[in-house]
Amino acid sequence: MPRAGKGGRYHHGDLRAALIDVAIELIAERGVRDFSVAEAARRLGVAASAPYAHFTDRDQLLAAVTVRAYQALFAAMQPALAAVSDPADRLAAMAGGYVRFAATNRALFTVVYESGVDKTTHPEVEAAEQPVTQALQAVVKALTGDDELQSDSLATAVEATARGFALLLLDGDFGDGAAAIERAAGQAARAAKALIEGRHLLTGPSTEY
Amino acid sequence: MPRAGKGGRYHHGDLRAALIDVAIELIAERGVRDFSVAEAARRLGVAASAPYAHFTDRDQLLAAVTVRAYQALFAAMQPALAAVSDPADRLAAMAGGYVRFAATNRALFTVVYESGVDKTTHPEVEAAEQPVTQALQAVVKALTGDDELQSDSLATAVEATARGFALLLLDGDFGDGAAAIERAAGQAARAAKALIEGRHLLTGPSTEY
DNA sequence: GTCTATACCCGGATAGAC
DNA sequence: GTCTATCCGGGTATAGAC
Repeated sequence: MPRAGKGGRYHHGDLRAALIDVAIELIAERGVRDFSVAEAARRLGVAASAPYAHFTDRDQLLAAVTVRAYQALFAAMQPALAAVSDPADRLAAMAGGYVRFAATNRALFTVVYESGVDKTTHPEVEAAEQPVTQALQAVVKALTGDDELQSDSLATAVEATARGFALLLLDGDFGDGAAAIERAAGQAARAAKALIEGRHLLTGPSTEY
Repeated sequence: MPRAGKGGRYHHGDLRAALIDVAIELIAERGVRDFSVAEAARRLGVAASAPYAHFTDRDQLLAAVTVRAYQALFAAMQPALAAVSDPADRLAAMAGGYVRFAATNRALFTVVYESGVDKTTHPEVEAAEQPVTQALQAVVKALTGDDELQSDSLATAVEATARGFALLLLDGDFGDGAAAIERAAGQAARAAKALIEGRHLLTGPSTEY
């Protein structure tokens, strides 16, 4: 991955890919909101206009990053799924893996929820999301069988909980470092277990307050 | 709340308060990241520089909005707490109330997590957060007694879950309208119940995957 | 307290040369 | 495919008049 030219001016072999990489770097450092195409170009040592030969606008670049984010998230789930056979443990492992992913891929995690890209105008993004959604639903269905109401509510509850834990972790509520990540991931996994165990409570009528 | 002058140019009685109100409007419409002091001034019909007589910079204004957000969140919790006496129901009601708050006060909810204000440089924000945190801890403690490990893990799990449900709702995953809000709030409350019921699972050792 | 005016910086995006 | 040059718009913040 050459960054400096050998004496002269450097032309990238694959500026498109390099832009995605740098975008992820920048987003990790300053967040999606402060990410700019201009700064990405600057960091790569190319003209501010160069990126526009590969992406029509800032949104297209962010969409490309989001696609990669979903791919990476899906990939991050695989080890957990491969290592566990009990359905409840699998779902818990997914929750834990999700939290670890958020911590170790901050930029990719945040871009999913904060890129502001419209999925209808960027169908690639929706397509990339599919495998993740399907994996979750498959694991949940192994637990709840054909009870769609219950499988939906359990999937949603676990998703919500994992996302919440991930955000608390990123906010620093668990402290810093690898130990914090494991604390958060472990708690998320255990919370998932609790939700599974109490899943019959998820569909009942809720006393309204 | 006069907005248009009576023929001549209008001078506000309390531009500071008006700025906070308009900031909330703007954040609700376009999000924190696109909020600008300049636009707030424009909407109030004052000069772009006028706000700087009341807030030294954009961050100070956002901090003031965040303070109001915590106050409003705390206020929103009160009815739920007053109406219910059973500890588990109270905690579930808090989760539901939190989700309803997020939906009906989108700007205030998002500003809490996305304002980017540093609590250490803005102690007013931390002070405003206190009552909310304490209320949650008090309710949890009524359930878990003196087991600090369990009360911490339960409080965190419920907080994470409520926040996750709120975000899914704001993302449109529950649909639109009042029915969507009640679906999400109800599910969050029921998930809280499930976590309470399975709280012994929250502190155990987690099989690592 | 609010105004006008201004200096400054930055990002998005396009046109046309190489 | 990348460059240089350029236009446009917008926001932050300050100075000094009223």
